[in-house]
Amino acid sequence: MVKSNTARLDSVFHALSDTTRRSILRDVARKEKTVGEVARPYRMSLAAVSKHLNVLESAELIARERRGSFQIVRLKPQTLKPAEEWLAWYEKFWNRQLDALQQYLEGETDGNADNS
Amino acid sequence: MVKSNTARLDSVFHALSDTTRRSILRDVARKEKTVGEVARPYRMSLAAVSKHLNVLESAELIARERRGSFQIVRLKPQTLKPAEEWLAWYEKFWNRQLDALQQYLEGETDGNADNS
DNA sequence: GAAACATTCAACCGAATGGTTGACAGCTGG
DNA sequence: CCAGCTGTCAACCATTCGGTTGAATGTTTC
Repeated sequence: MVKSNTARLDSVFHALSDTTRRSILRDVARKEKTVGEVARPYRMSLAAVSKHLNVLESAELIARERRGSFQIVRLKPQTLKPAEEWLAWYEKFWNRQLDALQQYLEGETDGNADNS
Repeated sequence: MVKSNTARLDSVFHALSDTTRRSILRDVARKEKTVGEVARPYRMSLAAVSKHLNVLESAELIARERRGSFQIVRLKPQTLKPAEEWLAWYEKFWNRQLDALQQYLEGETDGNADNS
């Protein structure tokens, strides 16, 4: 299933909006783990973690792969790139805002440096 | 209401997980707008847009401010910074992925070498 | 092939989400 | 004051979400 960029951002940001899922990503970034290993730290059922993995997988943030009787979970970090690019676009705004604050604090109400 | 970093990331990523809301952020980044102006491009009721603004506001991504009988919507870009930092941490992983190792893991279809 | 283990599926639950409509509230101008 | 505009609130609806439990599906081992 090919997703549009928009749909992909929807699913990636949604996947990231849950603490448990962000934590799982951190865990598997460090090292590939089986589903059981991923689940162990969390105070919820294995089935619940499996659902979180479904969300992460359908956002293409992880991949599951059979290895013997286990299944290993692997990070697919490149999926995060578009999200990071989306956010990076706003960097100029928060920088600009810091500039504005700075100017305000310094009492610069008249001269505007960056025109012309 | 003071939010923990974790809760803030939850609410920011959740706010960003909807196309309409991301689009609204783009709109108000360019220029402050009234609620009505924000709503006009969208094929949904004003009340629906107002709800989206509630989500963005409680994530502290925008602020509403009364100006006469209108209400202007202003971007609060600095709220995005922690989210961008969270994502930036993964940059090393997607860079690393350009390495042969990951190519190998993605591309291999035959024998698995390490189970002697 | 049956036991034992790893993981998923299915059904269910309560709460939240994204939308609607209609009533209400705040401000401006005659 | 009230007419008209701007925006929100409240109630409602269908769908999704995050969790549970118990049954089912691999997979390995004996």
